Amino acid sequence: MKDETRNKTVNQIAELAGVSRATVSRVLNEHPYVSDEVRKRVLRVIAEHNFHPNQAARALVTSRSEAIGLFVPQQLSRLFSDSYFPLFFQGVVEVCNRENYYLTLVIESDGVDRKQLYQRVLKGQRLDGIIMGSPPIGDPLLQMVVQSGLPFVSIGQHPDFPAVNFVDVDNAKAAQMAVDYLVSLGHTRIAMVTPPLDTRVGEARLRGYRLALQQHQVAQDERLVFEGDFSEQSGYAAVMQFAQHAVTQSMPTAIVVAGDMMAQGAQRALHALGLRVPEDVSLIGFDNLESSSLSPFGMTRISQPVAALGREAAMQLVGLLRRVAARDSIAKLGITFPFDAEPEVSNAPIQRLLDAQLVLGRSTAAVKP
Amino acid sequence: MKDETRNKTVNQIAELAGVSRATVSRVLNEHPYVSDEVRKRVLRVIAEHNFHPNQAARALVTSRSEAIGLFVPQQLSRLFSDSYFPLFFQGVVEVCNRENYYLTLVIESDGVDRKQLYQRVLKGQRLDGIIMGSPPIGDPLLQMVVQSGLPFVSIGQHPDFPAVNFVDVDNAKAAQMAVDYLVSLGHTRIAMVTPPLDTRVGEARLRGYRLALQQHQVAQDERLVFEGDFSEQSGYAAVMQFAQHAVTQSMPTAIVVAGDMMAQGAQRALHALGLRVPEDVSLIGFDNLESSSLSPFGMTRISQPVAALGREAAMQLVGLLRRVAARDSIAKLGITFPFDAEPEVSNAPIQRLLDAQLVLGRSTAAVKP
DNA sequence: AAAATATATGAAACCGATCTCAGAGAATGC
DNA sequence: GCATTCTCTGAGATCGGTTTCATATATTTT
Repeated sequence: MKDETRNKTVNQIAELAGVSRATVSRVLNEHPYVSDEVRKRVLRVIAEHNFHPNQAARALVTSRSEAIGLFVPQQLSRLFSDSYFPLFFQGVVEVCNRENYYLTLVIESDGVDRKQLYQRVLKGQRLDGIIMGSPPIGDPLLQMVVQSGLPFVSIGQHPDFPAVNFVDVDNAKAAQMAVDYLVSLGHTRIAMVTPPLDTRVGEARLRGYRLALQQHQVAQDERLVFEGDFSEQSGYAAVMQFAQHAVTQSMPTAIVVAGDMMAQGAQRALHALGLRVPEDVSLIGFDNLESSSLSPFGMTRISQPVAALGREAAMQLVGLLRRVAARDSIAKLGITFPFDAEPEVSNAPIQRLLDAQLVLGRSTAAVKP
Repeated sequence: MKDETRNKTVNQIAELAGVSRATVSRVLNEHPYVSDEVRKRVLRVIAEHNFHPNQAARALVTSRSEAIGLFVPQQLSRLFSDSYFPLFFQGVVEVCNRENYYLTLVIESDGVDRKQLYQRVLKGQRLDGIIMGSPPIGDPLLQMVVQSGLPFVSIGQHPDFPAVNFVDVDNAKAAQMAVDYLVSLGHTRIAMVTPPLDTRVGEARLRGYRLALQQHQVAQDERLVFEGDFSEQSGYAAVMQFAQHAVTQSMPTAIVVAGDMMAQGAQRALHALGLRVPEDVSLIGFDNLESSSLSPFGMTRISQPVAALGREAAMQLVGLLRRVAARDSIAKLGITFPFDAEPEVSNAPIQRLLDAQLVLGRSTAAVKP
């Protein structure tokens, strides 16, 4: 009767297989110099006892934890209303599972000293690398992470750190696509409801909107830009404000709403005002659903590849970690290469922009003549 | 010039402070027998060098990792549409941060062997305990976790494991409250759109619905129960099906929709059918927002304390871990207590049900005479 | 056939903490 | 005033792996 609950150690496995613990370790790490016969015997014993090596012991000696940290520095309010994070997590998790990495979630919460929280995590040597969910512009967190020396990939570029590794959705281009399409339908009074403008996503989408208008030589009207906060309410408020301005000026014929909850709020407001979509006002929302799936409200929308973003971030980080590990083990061998044959460890930062997609729905129409 | 990037070890700190590493360890672990003067000196050196002990080394010797695992066994489809998990995570994270636990996220994903995934995590000795997001009924995962011997708290009770620790929202009661309220408004043809019935939440809400009808002696009609899947589409489909049946039978005057996305779908369908809410049909949704906040659609709803659920689960688990740790260290001392003075380690399972709340909105009205 | 190299294994050092044990000095008891 | 207890500290064992080094055997080269 085996004690199934208590974990065996390499020593015990070694004894059971009649080899030394060094050999068991070699088998575990797929070291080449192990005879086939011994390898099989050891693997059998390992399987029989469902042995899994103690991660702490392994981490101690290798100084690698096989874990990556996922930092979510936002004010948490964004977490619930939006499907962004669940989808993003899913993408990251997919890669972690496939590549056998553990995923440690680090989210701020009220009442804890964020600096202390991050210091503990950064310096505990428990994480090999970090994925940073978009920190607000100017957030000192990025500085901390850079200083920690841990490899990391950020979501979104940071103006103050041009050389930082990042992946992002091309938000400017996404907003631009929305405007392009509306212009192609004949719209010229195009309003925009933006995310908070102290976030990169807010800044980028507004920039794309402005750029597109400029390219099409459409006059810009500051009263048609409303800074939202991702909430349904702020979408509602935006439309109401446009309507108020419309007393002196005409109502926009199209609105780009850069957030799914906000788009719902906008729709509700238009409905409340007795305006029909798309007959009176065209509406383009943003969401995180697969571009193949239908929008629940049949809305024309910009579909952001959020799961792909998570996957990409994780894949880039894992690649980076592998390269770092390889470099370290080469360095340890003390190899000096002849000529300049030294394998180039590229220091070029990883910087990838993923394209969003325009998905047509029933909320847009050509402007009335 | 200090090397700020590389971490110091206890040995180095000890040397710098002019003490042994044992003393440094004592300071770190707040062991009582350290003189004030030495403690201060050591703390100063620690602070000066921003020293954080290596977690792997610590874990190795204490066989405690200070990390808990959050298992999310659902088919991932539920993750994006619903605000459930983000809110739940938030609750868990809050407690983890406060209690200095790391949080490791374990989510299944396509293409990985789930059994292998969980075995690796369960036996890697990297987690002190586990919070299990509701596994479907009959999922072998629960069995695996039980066998692993790790302390854990499940979300939701499991019929096959009556002695398992769990916390949950009282889903039956929640559905019952919704029906009670509708009955009090005079409704007798009350339909229900349920979550998938192979989940505990689906089963419980349906049970509550039935129980309430029975208590009020309202005749039940199976055609008024529709099994949804949490999606907006399934809420739409549900109403359409009720409408179809209504050719031979009358339309329900009230619908309880046990999911927020489904409730939106139902609302859209009613709108499409030209039925007004609440004049023609009353609607009660379920959501995860704070009971104090307004529903974005002004809907009468059952507000589930999901963040509180996460907090409660984490707090119970942390409490459990502390008790286990205390028991272990007492056992190691080999203390035998006189009489029956031995501190009782209660083996009663932790089982907590949190109450949902009914939040009144504009989607319910008294039945038309 | 001897030398050189490749393959296969074990003994022992090592990673960086905690914790036991023993001992020294201070405080308390009788 | 001496025994006893309490307070404080350091030496060294220990956790469970990986990795270096030495050694033995098998294979290839010359």
